[in-house]
Amino acid sequence: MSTKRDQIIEQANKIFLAKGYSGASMRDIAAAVGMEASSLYNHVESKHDILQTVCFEIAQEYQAGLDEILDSDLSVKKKLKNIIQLHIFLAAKHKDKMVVFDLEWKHLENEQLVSFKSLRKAYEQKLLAFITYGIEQKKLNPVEPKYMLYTFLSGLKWVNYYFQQHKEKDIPTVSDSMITMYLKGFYNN
Amino acid sequence: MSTKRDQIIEQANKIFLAKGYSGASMRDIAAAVGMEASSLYNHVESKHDILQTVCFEIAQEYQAGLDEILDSDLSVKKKLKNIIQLHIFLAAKHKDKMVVFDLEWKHLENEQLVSFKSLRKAYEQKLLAFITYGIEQKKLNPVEPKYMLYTFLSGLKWVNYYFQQHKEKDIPTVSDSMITMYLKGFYNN
DNA sequence: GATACTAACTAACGTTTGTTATTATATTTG
DNA sequence: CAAATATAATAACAAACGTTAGTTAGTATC
Repeated sequence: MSTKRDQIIEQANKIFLAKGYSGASMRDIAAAVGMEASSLYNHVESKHDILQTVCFEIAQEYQAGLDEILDSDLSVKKKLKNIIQLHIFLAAKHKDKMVVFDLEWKHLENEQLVSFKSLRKAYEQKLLAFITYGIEQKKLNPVEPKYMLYTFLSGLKWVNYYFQQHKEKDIPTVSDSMITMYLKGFYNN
Repeated sequence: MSTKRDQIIEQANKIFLAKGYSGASMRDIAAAVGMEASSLYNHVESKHDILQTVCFEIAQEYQAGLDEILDSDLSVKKKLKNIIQLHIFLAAKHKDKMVVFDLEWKHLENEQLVSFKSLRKAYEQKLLAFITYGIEQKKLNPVEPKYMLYTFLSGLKWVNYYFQQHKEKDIPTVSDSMITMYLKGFYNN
């Protein structure tokens, strides 16, 4: 059973998604939930409160997922596969929330913005260390590690949008394709 | 020499970038240019006018660039390389504009929104046909063409952000790395 | 030197914004 | 059943929004 607060956050995300954080009004959100704007404040502290709840919930799940993979003693190849699958799994699980997490975090303010950025930075740093190690061990191709990090994360982002419209049954197909592309590239050498 | 209109559009883009389209006010833009909000209307029809100018300018350059490559009689491999370089070149050329183009187009309205979406769709369709052909010819690895399309385009997007902070001299290094990653993958098989 | 044009200003418009205070109505608890 | 709590609605707030109107100063044209 989902609380009213959950429903509000869910509807808010759909509207943030369509109109952007600033373009979405509390009245829009209230209408989607079926109440007046002022009544939202019985369940939610502020508009920022909604955004912040989503951003940090997702960030935390990413962190936990990555840590579990990197702390294991699997091979570089298997870790890479698991990280790809983590991103796809979270995209399918959170749908709309992922896009808000991805695009609207910049509307966080003050300590929350600082805190969010540093979580993000930490995530990238861990992944960068993994990539750098992989290259040193000659398991990964020798390109500038930062570029590989960015291309990797960037290339995975479309799944956040994909699972808004597609069912979870696509997860294995998407996973397999992504793993093939990342491991072997696009070109048939 | 850049006209006042160009200056307004340039500053507006920086603010769209930082605050999003809805979060950016005409007063913000005016302040960045050094005038009052109402004076902007001597050079610009509306806030939407600014957004639309950017979105369609960039869309047109993408289209022209892609057509030239696909209409040539180069090999699949060489075409792929050229498309990668096209995206990197445009990212370095347009900096802030690219991000607005990427994220804020959804705030276009009516016919402009419809028109923009169909340009975007056409671009993806051309690229999809190219990929499908490449797979048929066994030049590209056999994965679902749509997934390859999305991963390809998505993976290139980070360069839009990268060249906001980095100089154009990085273009060759970034290009080489991207080509290696797309052609050979990340893993050192 | 009068005329027209450009581009800036101040002031204001009607709306919409996030949010609060107050009040009414359910729902839960003692 | 009564008291207390949670949740809704109405009304209103000051601030900010995109945009228009009216005006003024500077520049170019004849």
